[in-house]
Amino acid sequence: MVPVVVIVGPTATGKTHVALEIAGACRGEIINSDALQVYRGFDIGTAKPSSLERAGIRHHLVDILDPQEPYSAGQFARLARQAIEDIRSRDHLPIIVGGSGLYLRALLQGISPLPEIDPAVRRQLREDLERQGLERLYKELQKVDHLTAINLHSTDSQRVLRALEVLRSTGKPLSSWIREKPFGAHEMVSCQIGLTLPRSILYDRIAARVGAMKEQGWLTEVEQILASGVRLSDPAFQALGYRQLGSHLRGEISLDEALGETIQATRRFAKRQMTWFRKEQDITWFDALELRASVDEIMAFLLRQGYRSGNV
RNA sequence: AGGCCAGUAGCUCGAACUGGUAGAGCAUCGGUCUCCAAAACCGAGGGUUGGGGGUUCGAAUCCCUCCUGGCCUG
Repeated sequence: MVPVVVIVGPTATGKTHVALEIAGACRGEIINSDALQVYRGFDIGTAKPSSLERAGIRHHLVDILDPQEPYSAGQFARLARQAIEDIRSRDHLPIIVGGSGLYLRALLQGISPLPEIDPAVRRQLREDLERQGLERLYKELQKVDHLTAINLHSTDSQRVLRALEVLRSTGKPLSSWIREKPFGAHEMVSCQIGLTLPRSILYDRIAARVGAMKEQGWLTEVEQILASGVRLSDPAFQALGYRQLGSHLRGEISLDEALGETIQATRRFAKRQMTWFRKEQDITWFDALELRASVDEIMAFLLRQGYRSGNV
């Protein structure tokens, strides 16, 4: 049994800070379970821990991809398992930190062992979507993978495309892949810590943080990214705010508009995260209003769970 | 001071001509989630139509009056 600590919660609650504290106190190493902090160059807007903060503590799955490279829950799960073993071999404590519920579920509960999708298939499907429309693709799905289709909304472009790409790429419908035993879901025991804030305070904090990102030179960062040839359609540009700032740099919207939209999008994101984590059973929640006090509480809690410094 | 225009959901706006009992987007809230998830979706609540009075079977709509904002004239 491999014990790991997991820190979850909506964005802007202080997960990074808490993780660093715990890592410092318990000889921990941090595994990032966030979908966008993996991209090099996307630093300020993804709230990546600074190099100073990362100095004494080993970080995994940060800055591992170029902005053009795709990333996925399955890939995360594989890489995170490797990282956990690596950390264990040094007798350190793995601390998984991030706000993506699906990624964590893939790691902790496993996910069906689907092969990688051929990028050409994915490209073709996008074309089909543009040329034929979603309705047509959904009808196709009803024919070839009825089981998946009935569980999907015909308007859910992302999942309709996913189901079709799996079938076209593997020759087997998604629904039968899902019947396969998930990999992972294994010899891991996790202590899951959730950070939470009252909604209105969380929203204030999001606005303040976006403001702070601007002060830290976010706009320059985006400028450099674009100058280096990264395109707005590349995967890393899914990170909140980058498209908005890019749009401002092209003169389409004002800076205030770009930041306002970013704050709004971040709120929506935080709300979705809360919806996801709320129903997860194994999370122990801590109020993140006073982070210092929260850290003390969390530390005491971990001790009671049998986690101690240098002995996990 | 006089004239004109406007006031409808938290915000931006619809509801024609010819009165028929107020809708949409965004926001907010709730939810879904097997690999692009910082994504992609689904649903819900919310209005004494600026106040008051009148006409009418019936008023956001017509009339009177008051309030507020804007523009024009002096």
